[in-house]
Amino acid sequence: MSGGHSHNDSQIDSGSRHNDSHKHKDKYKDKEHKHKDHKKDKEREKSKYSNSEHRDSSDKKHRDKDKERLKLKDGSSDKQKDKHKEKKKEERSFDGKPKKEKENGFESPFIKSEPENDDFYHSPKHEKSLKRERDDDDAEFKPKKIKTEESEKKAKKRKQEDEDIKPKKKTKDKKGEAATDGKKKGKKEPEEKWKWWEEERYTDGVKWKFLEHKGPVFAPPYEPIPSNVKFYYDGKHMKLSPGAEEVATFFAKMLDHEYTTKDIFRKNFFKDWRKEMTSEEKSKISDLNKCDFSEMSEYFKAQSEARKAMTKEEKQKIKEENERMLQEYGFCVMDNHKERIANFRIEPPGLFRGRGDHPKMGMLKRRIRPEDIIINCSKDSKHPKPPPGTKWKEVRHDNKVTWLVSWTENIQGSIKYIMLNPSSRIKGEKDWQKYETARRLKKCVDRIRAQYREDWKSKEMRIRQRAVALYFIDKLALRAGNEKEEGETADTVGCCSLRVEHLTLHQEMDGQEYVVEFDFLGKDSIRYYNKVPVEKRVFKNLQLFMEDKEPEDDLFDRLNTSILNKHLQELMDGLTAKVFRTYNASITLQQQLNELTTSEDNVPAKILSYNRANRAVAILCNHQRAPPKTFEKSMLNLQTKIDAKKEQLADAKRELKSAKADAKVRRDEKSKKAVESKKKAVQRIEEQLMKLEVQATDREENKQIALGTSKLNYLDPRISVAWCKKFGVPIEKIYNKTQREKFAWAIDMAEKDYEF
DNA sequence: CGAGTGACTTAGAAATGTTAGC
DNA sequence: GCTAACATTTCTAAGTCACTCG
Repeated sequence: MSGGHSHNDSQIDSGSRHNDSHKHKDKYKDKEHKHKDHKKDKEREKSKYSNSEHRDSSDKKHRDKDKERLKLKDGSSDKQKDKHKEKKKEERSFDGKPKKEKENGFESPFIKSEPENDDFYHSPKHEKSLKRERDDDDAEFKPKKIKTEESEKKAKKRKQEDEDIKPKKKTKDKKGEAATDGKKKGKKEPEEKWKWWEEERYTDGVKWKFLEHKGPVFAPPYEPIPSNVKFYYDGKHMKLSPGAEEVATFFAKMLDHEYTTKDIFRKNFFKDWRKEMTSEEKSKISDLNKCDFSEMSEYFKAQSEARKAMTKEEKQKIKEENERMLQEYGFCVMDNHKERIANFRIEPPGLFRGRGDHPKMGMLKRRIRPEDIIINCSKDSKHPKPPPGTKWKEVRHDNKVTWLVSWTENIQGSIKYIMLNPSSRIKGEKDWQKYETARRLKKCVDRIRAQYREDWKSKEMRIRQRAVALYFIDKLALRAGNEKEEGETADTVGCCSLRVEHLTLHQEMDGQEYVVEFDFLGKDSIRYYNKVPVEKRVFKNLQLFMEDKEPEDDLFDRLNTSILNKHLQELMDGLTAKVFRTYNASITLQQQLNELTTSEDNVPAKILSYNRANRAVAILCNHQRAPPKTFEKSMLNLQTKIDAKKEQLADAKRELKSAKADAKVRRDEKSKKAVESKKKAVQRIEEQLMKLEVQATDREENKQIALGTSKLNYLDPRISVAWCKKFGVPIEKIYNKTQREKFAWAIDMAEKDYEF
């Protein structure tokens, strides 16, 4: 990031943030009805405010949309094409490989056009076809094949691998590696690991040429509860039909959860439950409050206790069974490589748990059957078999998508997928590409910032709004903020969907001018609360945007994510709102690491620095967590340990002193040695104490902040890898096993001088 | 355009596994 | 060995964004 645009410190000062979403939600509760007609509001606003002039123009209320539309047309767009081309060549990855940012846009299915590839998997002779092109310039739909000695070798290597398709050293790893973690072991990758990042990529929207898998694992069938576990209605025992009973158990299992006390949850549950009842049950059971699930609840608690109390052997058996399932269903073959599947189990039926004030919480999530399932695989693969006596909904062979299995979920009607693990080629490439796009933004961010600052002065309202929104997205790392269907989901917003009620303007606050106070619920109903000093021009614009609006009106009434992203696309190929989050997160990490790391520090201190840098990012991105339930207690425990250690240190020092005195008097070898060993002891204890104190600081600072999300999704792993190499910190201290698998590409390729 | 949808990434909570300290 | 604390994994909801269709 260059001058003039640094993230304000208050961002990094957690003091101004709260994770107090409860209160907050209440605050908005009564307003819910108000913005029901959101879309209409927007329309109304538009015609009301469609002026592109300043607020003092007297006739602003009557400027109309059509005028604006005209402007829109003659105004900006379509240099797009040239820019597009211009930029395409611009970026090559640091390893010298040509790079592509866009994968889609080519229609014809690849497989058909290259019949020689059809038997690709079965006859690994066709090594050529393995190569994938990384450069998409002018990509005719047939990718070029660059043949080099290097890739020839690789192809051979691949061939070997195929012969013995084994998951990459799975089980042994678990114990072996986990146990030695943090000790020696180090970055040594097992020999057979496939380095997909050294190969060419598909460039024409084709995601794979061969895909074979075993299909999903279905949820286990419902097991009726024993007949001595009773359900009571209005105090009287009632034997439920299996269907009704199953749904009842879903509720019983959640009885201890706050959800079941919420009105909407209960209402939705009861409505859906009744649908599963026999007509007889339906006529009897008319009030949820008269239902007594407590025996069921107790039964399940007992069950889980029993599970905990199982013997080692029993547990081992279960573990083995899980492992067997994993081996059978947890992997697929994609283009000659065995790859791990992320979620091969179908989501079991249950009660929908939305986040925040979700209008659909408590609804029944129905059981998924084979008839609901679409299978995606290669034509020439061994198709997965549906369970006996059932059929798949469909089997298709679409190699333009990455999923293996899909079904439509009944709560929102959206599609769910089974896809590959983050360590897979297909996910890894995409991830890598994401960071490359962010790095390209780094190169032109100054230009873009200059532009939006200029646009704050535009005479067109829509441009000003766009520019202010972009400023927020850049400075505060806000999400884009798509509009959502009213009443279908919790009321949450992002940048473009902010409403007037989410901002408070303060001409002056705490000695700072032009402060904007944000208070809204974002993704997952996590509260975003922040007070930000902004530039005068932004402030004035906000006043203008808010003028004559109701609290529930849209702040940016002439803007949405589609308009914004179209604009961004013109500024840089592949640029969208979320790229700013990635860019700002990664650049912040890099800066913070530079600032905070001291080469003389020991490893724990360096790790603290790393965590602090990571934390700065998490704060920027507003990644919060509920403070762990045991937080206070564990903090107290730690303090006790520290005190004890201090005590111990004092003792050791006393002993050292007396040993010294002793040595002075006796002047013999033995007492000298004693002094030495006491000295060592003191040192050791001091080190231990420091370690504990560092730990305490780290934990305290982390109370409500979740580091995982940014580490996994926003921080270019090569920054962390380079940092580890540069400062001699073992990579295992930063990334656990799963993370190392996901970031294998970065660990392999980043050197200590890597710069984001 | 604008609504709807499909595919994919990002997200925090809950479940489960591991470890350290008694 | 037991258990509480902590770390990791799993789960699936909730976003983003491109595309299609009328």
